[in-house]
Amino acid sequence: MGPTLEEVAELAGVSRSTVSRVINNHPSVRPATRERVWQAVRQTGYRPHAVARSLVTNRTQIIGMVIPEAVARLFADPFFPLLLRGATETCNTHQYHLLLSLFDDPTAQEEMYQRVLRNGYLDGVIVASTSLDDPLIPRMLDDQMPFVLVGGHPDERVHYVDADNVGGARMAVEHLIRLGHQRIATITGPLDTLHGQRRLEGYRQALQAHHIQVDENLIAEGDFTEVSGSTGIQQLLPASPSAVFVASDPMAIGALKTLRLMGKQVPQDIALVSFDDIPLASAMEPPITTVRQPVQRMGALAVEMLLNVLESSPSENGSPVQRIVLPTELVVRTSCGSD
Amino acid sequence: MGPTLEEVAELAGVSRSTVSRVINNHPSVRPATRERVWQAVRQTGYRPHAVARSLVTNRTQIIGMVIPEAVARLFADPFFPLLLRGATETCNTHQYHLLLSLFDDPTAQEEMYQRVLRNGYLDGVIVASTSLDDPLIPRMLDDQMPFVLVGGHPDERVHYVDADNVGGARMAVEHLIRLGHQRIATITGPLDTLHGQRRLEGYRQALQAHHIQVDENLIAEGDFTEVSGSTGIQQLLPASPSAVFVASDPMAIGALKTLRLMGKQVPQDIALVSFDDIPLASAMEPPITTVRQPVQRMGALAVEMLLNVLESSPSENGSPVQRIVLPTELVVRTSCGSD
DNA sequence: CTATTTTGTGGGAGCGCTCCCACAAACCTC
DNA sequence: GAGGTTTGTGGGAGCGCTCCCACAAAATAG
Repeated sequence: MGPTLEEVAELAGVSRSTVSRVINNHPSVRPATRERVWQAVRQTGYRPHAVARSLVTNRTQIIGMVIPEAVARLFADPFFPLLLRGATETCNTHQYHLLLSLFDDPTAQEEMYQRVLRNGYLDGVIVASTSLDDPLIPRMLDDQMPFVLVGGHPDERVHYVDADNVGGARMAVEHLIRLGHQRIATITGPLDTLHGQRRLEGYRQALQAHHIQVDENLIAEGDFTEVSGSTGIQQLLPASPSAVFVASDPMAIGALKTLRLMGKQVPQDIALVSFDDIPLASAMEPPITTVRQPVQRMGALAVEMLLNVLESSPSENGSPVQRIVLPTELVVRTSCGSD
Repeated sequence: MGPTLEEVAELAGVSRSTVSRVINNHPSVRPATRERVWQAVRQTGYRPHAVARSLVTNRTQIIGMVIPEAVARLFADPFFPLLLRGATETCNTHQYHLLLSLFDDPTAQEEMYQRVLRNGYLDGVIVASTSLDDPLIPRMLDDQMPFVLVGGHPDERVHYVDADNVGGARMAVEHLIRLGHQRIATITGPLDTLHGQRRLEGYRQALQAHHIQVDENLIAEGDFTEVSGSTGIQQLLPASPSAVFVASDPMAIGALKTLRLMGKQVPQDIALVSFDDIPLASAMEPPITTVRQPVQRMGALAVEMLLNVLESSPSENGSPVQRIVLPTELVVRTSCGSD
């Protein structure tokens, strides 16, 4: 164990309190004393004991990052590392720490909740939740645990940062329309996730905005996996679409492979636009046109937002609900048969 | 704030101490009392306050995961998420928590060290360090901070878990030899990293074991990036190798693309074997034969090992140095022109 | 030059817990 | 049934810090 405040105080010939004041930049310390204390601090190599400090301040400077199964599984997808990267960067600049909780086993969720979230170690939490009815969220609201969601939520009390899934999907489909397509199919994400729903919504909006009838035969529900992209495209082909908007890159890859097997040319026989921009998307043959979301920025903003919430939280009633929806970007490659 | 020990004690009609004993499974509590206490605990929804507990036990149940720049940058490479996944799983089963420290800025390393590692929040640390002379390591040894390295280190005091880089590389090259190649080139990793060195060592060993002269003209130093794979292969081509062992998948991808541009066929004109098995490797045209390391298991074992070290650490002199080198696996695809 | 404010510093209390020692009650043993 | 041991329980101390209040010294005012 390192030296304590008291030892530093003795060396500097002052009291515990004064050293504490110096460490915490309290103004009311004479400059000479201040300097003497800093010297003693340097000499002893003193570091404040975070745990002891936390016990009295009730703040740990640690925020949790909770990533439930569904998200964590997408390992080919750098969503999770990018989110983490954005979050840690912001944490670093604000002298906060990030405690990571991945959990695979949804049955262990309650135990997890008790152990991780209610153990007093966390000042607040970032939740990367995809499922609409994640039981974690009402739980945290009830417990008054400050948290920010990455991904959008209907409950009006939750702070969140999200990508503009509707806008991104609409942009993708409008691109296809602009290229002259009229029979545009879609393979959706799971419709019990918000972004699954939203991307479908964007698809619908784009068609409606261009007075194209939405044909339910041109809609296949997937689950974001490669396999479901493959089955999805097979399901859609009889309706003979000239283009397809696929709601995630892994599904697009599945679809692409299946189309190749069936002897269909992309984009000649069927154009394809997707969503996510994972590295594989650009490496496929043909490279996939896709919608990119600013994942890293989302992580950074989520932390920023949480720190705001924590800031204003003591003043009862919490802060006003914060929500940010970030724009997405269409990355045009070859699979859409663009100009 | 939740209820305290004292409040639970009052409700159960016992003392603080007895409740503490029940919570911590001390044997010397009468079953009847024990039951009464548990009931009070349930009734109040009591949760022990981790911070307060830590202050006296000097244990936080938190371990740090330190990932310096070099590793974190490899985002196309799922090394980092897989490692994290393995580590968190083991943490979960042992009721430990994982605090993540990514740092990009090597200049901030010392500040980081002070802030994260010496703040008293961590019981121990997992370091995913690649660089041979990472200043972190002597620092931690000096400070007696318990840590386990992911990646191998020459200092005889460090515990580590590593993949068998030498064996993996040898296996890859021997596969090429078995296919009849004699002029086998290599693009190495940066030779100031241990695994860069080791993979080169494996290459050398394979050749020597088969009495093939090592030709320094067939060795190009890369830095694990795609670009360096591209320049590496250009540098090697004049020496007309019939096969090349590339020390990482990203470099292999760079080499592959360059070869394609130059009109060379893989594996007909030149066979290629690589190292890492990132998802892109299997998606390339042709799919890349590569050496896979058990990254997730490495993460899990590193935690396991650290917990062992923590266990035995109080008993002075620390535990005996623990080291595990895990075997790698050759994933044969098309780029080597295999059977 | 005394009365009042300001400024700087010290020390006590207490955050919620664990650990140790004290001690009462129950259990032996002969 | 007196002595000794065991078993279960209570309370004090203290982990290292922050925060508050008290108070001495310095600065200001009248």
